[in-house]
Amino acid sequence: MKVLIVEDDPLHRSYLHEAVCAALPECDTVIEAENGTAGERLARDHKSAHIVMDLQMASRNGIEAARTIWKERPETRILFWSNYSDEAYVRGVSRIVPDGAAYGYVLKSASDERLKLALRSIFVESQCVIDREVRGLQQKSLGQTNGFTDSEYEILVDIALGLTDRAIARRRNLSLRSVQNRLQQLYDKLDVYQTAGDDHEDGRFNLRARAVTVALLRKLLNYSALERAETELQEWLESGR
Amino acid sequence: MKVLIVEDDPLHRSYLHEAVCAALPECDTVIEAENGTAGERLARDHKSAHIVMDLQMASRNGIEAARTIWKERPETRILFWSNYSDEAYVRGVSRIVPDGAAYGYVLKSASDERLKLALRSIFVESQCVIDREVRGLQQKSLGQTNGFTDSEYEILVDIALGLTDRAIARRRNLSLRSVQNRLQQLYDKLDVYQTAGDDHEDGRFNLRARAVTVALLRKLLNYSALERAETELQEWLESGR
DNA sequence: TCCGATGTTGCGGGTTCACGCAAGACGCGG
DNA sequence: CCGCGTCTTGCGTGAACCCGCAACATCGGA
Repeated sequence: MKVLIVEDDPLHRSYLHEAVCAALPECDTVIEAENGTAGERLARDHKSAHIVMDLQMASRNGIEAARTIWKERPETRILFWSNYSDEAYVRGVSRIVPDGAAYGYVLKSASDERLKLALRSIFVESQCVIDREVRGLQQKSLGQTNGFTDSEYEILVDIALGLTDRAIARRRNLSLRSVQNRLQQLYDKLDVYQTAGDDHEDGRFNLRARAVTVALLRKLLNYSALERAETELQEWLESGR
Repeated sequence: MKVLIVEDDPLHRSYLHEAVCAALPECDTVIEAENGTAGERLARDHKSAHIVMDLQMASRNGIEAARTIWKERPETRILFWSNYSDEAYVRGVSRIVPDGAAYGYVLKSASDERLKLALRSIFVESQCVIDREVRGLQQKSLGQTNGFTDSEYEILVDIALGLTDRAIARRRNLSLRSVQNRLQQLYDKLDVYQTAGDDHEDGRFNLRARAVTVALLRKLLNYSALERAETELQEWLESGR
């Protein structure tokens, strides 16, 4: 068995290397990449079927890399190993995993034991292993309760990018008013109307901008999600008119 | 000599521990804290004069912790050890360092050698050591050229928080129009007017929201800066009315 | 002292936003 | 087939925003 490790922090990389060797005696080769771009290339060259992938890397982040890798070989098994369990990451990952693919999501704070178990489950048993904490988010967000619909999430991203109502309407093929409707839903769910509702009507927020920060603070959005959205936007601007 | 390490990643913590022992033979005690809160407490209990501090930690980040530590003992020497050189961090740090205090800023990507040198310079020689890359940012941002004034930065934070023009005016004791002036300066510098100026006048941006994302993408802002700003805002809302 | 550079404020108007109201459009179980 | 909920759309209003124009302050030199 061959395992590819994609991780930009050298410390974590060598830790992973050890963990992989310890957990998988049947593994005879370990390859390392220190960013997403190199990861993609090595995965292609070695036809890797087993990958441990960091999210958030400088040059090309784990989600991007995983997407192109899975596009070429949907049967590849990928274990995501991340510092955070931001909803933005979780959503990003579950958006790109191919049907029936085996993958895992383990937090860096997990114990050695947890990590080794996950490695074996995914790479040997082809089972999905999702950290409990992450799993919680998934349920909440994909199930309706208390979570955000895709359409709400979509419009959140759009205003975060700084698009105008009209621009969003064109991009999403909606009428101006529908866009504004969705915005209100969003404002509702994000609970942007606060200032605790008390006293002076003054000191209000700019709902649009406020929504974005609240989303950021709640980790519905994060840097890498913004980054991805931004490049998508640029593509749309150029091609789609 | 006693050294306090504040860092939430166990791997990095033990790496630092080793590095400190290797670089500073005169160091007889190393204490470790795994978040900002614990770091503050230990610094107080041990009257620590030498601290290595991670930025971005889950519970209470390095800047917060450093601020309260320096408030109690301005002569404390702190070496910041961070993954990133975001302008937001650099600005955050240089905003809180007391006059004449010795401090350092080293990136995690630096070599062992660099780190050890920095440790010795700061803790033994009381010299400031700032990573070259970080230094560049500092110059650019504190010197006028191409950088952002404090007032511009301030208003950037305010719109990022989602404050309305009027609210900003009250908070900063300015007239409505002045606020809008500063906003325009900001829009200018952030180059928000683009869409490359070409073709259709349509497809414009919401300048306010766009400014925030552009700032985020350029790392003028980041999560922890937002977080700090948000708590400051809440304080202001409660007390200052 | 006067002058120009920079920063603050008021006024006015064109645009975009936020949102209530109401008319359709679609889907779904009865 | 009808009724009901959810989603979409149009219209209209009041507020907030973007910004050009112009009158003061301020402050550091010449």
